[in-house]
Amino acid sequence: MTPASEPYRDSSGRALTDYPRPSVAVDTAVLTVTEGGIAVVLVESEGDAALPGTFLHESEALADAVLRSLREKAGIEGLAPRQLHVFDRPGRDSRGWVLSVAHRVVVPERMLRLDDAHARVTPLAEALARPLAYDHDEIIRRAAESLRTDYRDSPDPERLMAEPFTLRELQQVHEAVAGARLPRDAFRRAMEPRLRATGELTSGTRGKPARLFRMPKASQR
Amino acid sequence: MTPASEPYRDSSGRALTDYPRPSVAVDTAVLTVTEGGIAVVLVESEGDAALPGTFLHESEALADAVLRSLREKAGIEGLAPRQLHVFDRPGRDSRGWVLSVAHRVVVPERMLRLDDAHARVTPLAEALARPLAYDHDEIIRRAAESLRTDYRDSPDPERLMAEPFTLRELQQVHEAVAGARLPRDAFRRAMEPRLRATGELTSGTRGKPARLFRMPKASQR
DNA sequence: TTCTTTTAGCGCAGAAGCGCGGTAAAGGAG
DNA sequence: CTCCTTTACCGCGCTTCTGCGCTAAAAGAA
Repeated sequence: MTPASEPYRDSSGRALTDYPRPSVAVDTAVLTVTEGGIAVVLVESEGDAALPGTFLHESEALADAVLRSLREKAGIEGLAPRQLHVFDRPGRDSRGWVLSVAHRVVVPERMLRLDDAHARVTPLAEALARPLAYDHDEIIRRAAESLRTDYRDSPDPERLMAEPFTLRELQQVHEAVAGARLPRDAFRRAMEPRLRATGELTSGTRGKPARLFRMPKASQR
Repeated sequence: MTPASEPYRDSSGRALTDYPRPSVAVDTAVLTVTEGGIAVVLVESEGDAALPGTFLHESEALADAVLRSLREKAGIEGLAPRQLHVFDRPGRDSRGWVLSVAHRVVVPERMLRLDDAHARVTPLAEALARPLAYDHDEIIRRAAESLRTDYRDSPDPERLMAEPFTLRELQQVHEAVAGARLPRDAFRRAMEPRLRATGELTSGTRGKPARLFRMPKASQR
C-alpha cells in the first residue's frame, strides 16, 4: 500500500478523491425463523419502515459496517453477513448518489434481543405488505429466497436449532423456512445420512420417543 | 428527488459528500466458450494482466459503467452484465480506498472483435495460472462457476449458439462449459423438451442427418 | 455398386427415488 | 389397568430415471 505521504496520482496528476464518488451504504435483512415462518427485523423510522443500515465508514469492510449497524440499531452480535446485491438505480435515494450493498444475516429467534424499542421482528408476508423505504422489499425478497435455497438440501445450514434435536423438529424448521409442508419420508431420507445420531432418545413426550441428533463435527456438507 | 438547489443536510448540517466515500470500480469477466472450454478476456496492462474495468462515473448505473468499459477497452457492444460480488478488502488497491463490483458478461466467440491489441481471449486454466491484478482471479472463478451453474439444467441460456443447431452441437457447447463429458442420453432427455424442433434435418454431413432445433419463442424456461 | 464408417435416435432392463400403509412404543384418558 | 391417541420408523410396491445396446440413415471408400 502506498504510504499516506505519497498519495497516488493518475496521468493527469489527480488523486482518486478528485473524482466524484458515491456514498456507499449497507442495508441488512436480519432474518429469523419462527413457528409461523420466516420473519425479518424492521426498524420504524420517521417515514416507512426500513431495514437496519448505515453508511460505510472510512476504510471499513462491508461486513464490519453490517455488524456495526446491527450492534447499534438492534443489539445483535456475532454474525456472518452474506452479501446479496448492490442497488444502484440513480435517484433511488433522495438524499443524493447512494449505492446500497444489501446483506443477509440469519439469527436464531432465541438469540434476538432487540434492545431498541423501534426495531421489531415482522413476519415476512406482513413486512412485504407494508410500504418500505428504498429497495428494501426487493432486499427482503432476495434474502428470503437465498435462505430457502440454502435450506432446500442441507440440514439447518444456518444452525438455527439448539442441539440435540429430533428429525421432526428439524423438519418443522425446514417447513417454516420453505413456507410449505414437506414430504415426511423424503425429508428423513435426505437429512438423516447428513446428521450424527447421539444414540439418545427423547423422554417425557407423547408418542414413541424420537432419536436425538446433532450436526456432524466439521462441515455438515 | 431533492432538487440540486436544496441539497440534503443531515442532523449535523452536513451533506453526504462531507463524509468520506470510497471510489467505486467495476471489473468484468468477459467470458466466451471456445472448442476447448471457457475463455476470458484479459487486458495486458503495465503490471499483471487484468480484467477490463473502470471507475464509476457520476450518477452512472453499474451496468452502464460495465458496458462503457467494454466498449472502450475491447470494442464489445450490447450485453447484459450480471453482478457477481463486491470486493472490499481494505488495502486491496494500492491507489487508495477502492471498492470493486465484479460483473460477468458472456459473448459468443464469433461476436468477439477485439479491436484493442492488448486485450486477448485466454483459456480459463491459463488465465488462472497467471499472476492477475487485485482479486481478478477470484472474479474469474466466480464468473466461471456462475456460467457452469446456468448451463447445468437449461439449454444454452446465454444464447451462445447460432440457430438452428443439432442436439450434438448443443451438447458440445455444454461440455465445453462444464469442462467434462456429459452422458448423451440424459442430456438429450433433459434438453429436447425445452427446444423447438424445426422439422428440418442437417445435410452434407457424414452419418445420419440430425434434426435441427431452435430456442422456444419466449422464455426458454 | 457394395461395404464400411459415422452418427442419430429409440427400446429396454436395472437402479434409484417416492409415498403409502403397517407396526412399534410411549403417554394420557377413563 | 385398559384402551386410545400420538408419534417414530420401516417394508413394499410403484414410478421415474439412467445407461447400454440396437437399429436406422446417410456419406465415403473400394
